[in-house]
Formats: sequence, structure tokens, C-alpha cells
Amino acid sequence: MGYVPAIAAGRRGRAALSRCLGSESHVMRVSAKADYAVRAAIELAAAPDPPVKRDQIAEAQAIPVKFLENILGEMKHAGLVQSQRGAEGGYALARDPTEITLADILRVTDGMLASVHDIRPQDLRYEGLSEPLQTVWVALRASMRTVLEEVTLADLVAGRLPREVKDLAASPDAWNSQ
Amino acid sequence: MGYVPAIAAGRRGRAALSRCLGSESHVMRVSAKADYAVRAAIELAAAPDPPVKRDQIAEAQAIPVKFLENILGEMKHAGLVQSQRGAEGGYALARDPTEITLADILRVTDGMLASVHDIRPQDLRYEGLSEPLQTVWVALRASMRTVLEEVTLADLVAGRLPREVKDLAASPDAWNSQ
DNA sequence: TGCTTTCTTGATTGATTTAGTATTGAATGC
DNA sequence: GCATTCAATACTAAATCAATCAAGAAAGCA
Repeated sequence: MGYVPAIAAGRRGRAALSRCLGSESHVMRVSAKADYAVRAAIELAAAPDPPVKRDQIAEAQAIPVKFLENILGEMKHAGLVQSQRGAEGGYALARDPTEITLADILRVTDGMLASVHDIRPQDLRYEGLSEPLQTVWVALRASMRTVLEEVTLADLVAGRLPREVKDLAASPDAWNSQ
Repeated sequence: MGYVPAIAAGRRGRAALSRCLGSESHVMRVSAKADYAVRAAIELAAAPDPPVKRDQIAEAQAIPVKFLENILGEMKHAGLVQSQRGAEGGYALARDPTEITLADILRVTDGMLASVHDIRPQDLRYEGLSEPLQTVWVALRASMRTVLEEVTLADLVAGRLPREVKDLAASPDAWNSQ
């Protein structure tokens, strides 16, 4: 039901694989800001002798300095990072690296982890046929959390990812095209 | 290393849980366009007697008509949908609903499923400390695919989601806050 | 007290994207 | 020929992204 093998004897059913370029949204989009935030946090987690100066972080990770300044400010407000002004100043983590997950950082820079039409999955109100969609979006977010809530800064610095994450990255087509 | 319990004896380490409102990007963001596309496709999959007219779909799913027109055009170009002009015209799926997954639809409306700074996870080039991050983003995309590549239009119309998806949605905090 | 270094804050920018709307045109069936 | 329906393109207003700029405040040192 709902599917007609060839509507009106589709005699020119070409592939039309076009899909030129054009950027568009991407369902999962880690913004430059979020990526920078994570990398800056890794730098702080690995620092042998904090606090680390803004310019040091920016250089080590190739992040635009003034942009990094904004990002560190937000992370400080969120309580992930501490700062110290003055000649001996800089930034340091406010919590142990084993206690900071990627999800913690991404929630600071990107707000909520997941949204549909800017609404959180659990707040959606679908009616009729599309009702089961809500459960799908909730499950999708849950699947992301199995990665983002598990990986800590300590894991990243040690280069030792949780088994579950390694398994996912090792799954058949994980490194292929789309 | 990298973490100082209280920088300079942090005597005002308040929570500062601010984080007012402001929208921002959201790591996973299903756009209005993508959501509309999926719901329109569900409508087509469920239609007892295709083709279905654009206005019918728009009304059934409360989608702005002219916007839906664009979306259906893209889906047609991508080969997901067929159309028929004229008084008896409308749209129909071009493939069996069991052969169209959510990932298929989202790739049409949103381009690639996942990106970091607009680069596909497997094309990232991290150096030094942030090197392990690439594996994490690849794993994150893989985890999303475990949902999006499994759910078909037929599943949605039948209201019967794959076991794996139901399990994810039933996991402890799946329906909570963030 | 100055002076330098560093973080702090808020405003501003330009390019791009989102979510639509409008217009004109082409096919189909009666 | 005419109503109905899809088709293609171009436009727009608002928001967002990735940055940059400027003025200031705190800490340490001479």
C-alpha cells in the first residue's frame, strides 16, 4: 500500500543522482565552536603544569585566539573551567578529567544535544501517522549518548576509548562514505 | 595532571548554572525540512490509493504547501518519489516502503548524516593530543546509523519499530531532560 | 605607584543557512 | 480549451556561525 511500482508506466525513470554540492544542514553537526571547545579542554586536561595561557592553547590546537576567548568564557560560566588573571594566569579544568565527558562540553557550546525543529525529542507532539516518529528521535538521541556520555577527557588524553566506542568505530562501514 | 582542584584557592567557585536561553546549534539537529520530508514520506507510504496530491499531504501533516513542494521536488530528484501531473496526479513512493530508511530520506534533505566543522568524520585530520577525537566522531556517526539505517517507512506506518530502536528508547534516561 | 601580562565583557561583522513565499511555466485528462 | 496538478527558479526575512574589535579589570612585579 502506498507504493506504485511505476507511476503511469514511468518510461524515463532515470537515476538523476545529481545532488550537486551545496552544504546544507547535516543531521549531526559538530560546530567549529564545539570542536574547538573539546580540543581546548583536551589541552587543559593534558597540561603538566596548569594554568595554561589562552595563547598557548590557541597555538597548540590552531584555534583563532579571540574565538577561543569566547569559548573559554562560556566554559568558565558553565563551571567546566577555572581561570586566573595576571602574569602567571591562564585556564585550568575545574573538575577532574575523568569527571568531564564529551556530552558535558557539547551541552555548553551547543545547548541541547538533540532537537527536531528546535524542539527536544521528548517535547514533540506528533499526531496520527507520524506518531511513532517521536520514539525514533528519542532512540536516536539515546544512541548518541551511548558515545558522548561515556568518553571522558581522561580517556582522550590517554588515547584509551571505552570498549563500546571502539566497537562502534570498528563496525563494518563506520569509516565509509556517508 | 591538567587539573588543579582549586586554582588560586578558588574562594568563589559558584555554580553559575546560568545558560540562559538562546537557541544555538545542537549537535543533532533534525531540521523542519527533514522532519517534513519524513512525515510526507510516511503519508505516501500509508496511502491506500496513490498518487496523493500535494495539498492532501500538506493538510494531513500540517506542512506549508509551497515548502512541501520544494521538498517533494528534491525527493523526486533523488529517486525516492515519483510524480504525475494533471487532474489525477500527485506523488507516490518510487520504491517499496520496506526499502526506504530514515537515513535515505535525511541524506536527501540534509546532505551527509554527520559532519564536524563541515568535514566528514573520516576526512578529519587531527594532530597531536586531539588525534583520538576522530575515532569518537566516527563512532558517534556509527551509533546514529544503528537507528537511522534500520527504521524503514514500512516500520513507521505499521507502528512496529526494530527491537534495537525500542530498546534504546526504553533505556533509563532516554526520555529525560537533555 | 606604575607597568605589563593576562583574562572579561559585550558589541559588531559578513557570509551562510533556514524556513518560507511568489511567479511563471509545463503536463495531463476531460 | 480549460481546470487541475506538478515543476523550476528566484526571492526574502530572520537567524545563526565563525570570527573580530575594543575597552576594561585583576594579578603580579619593579
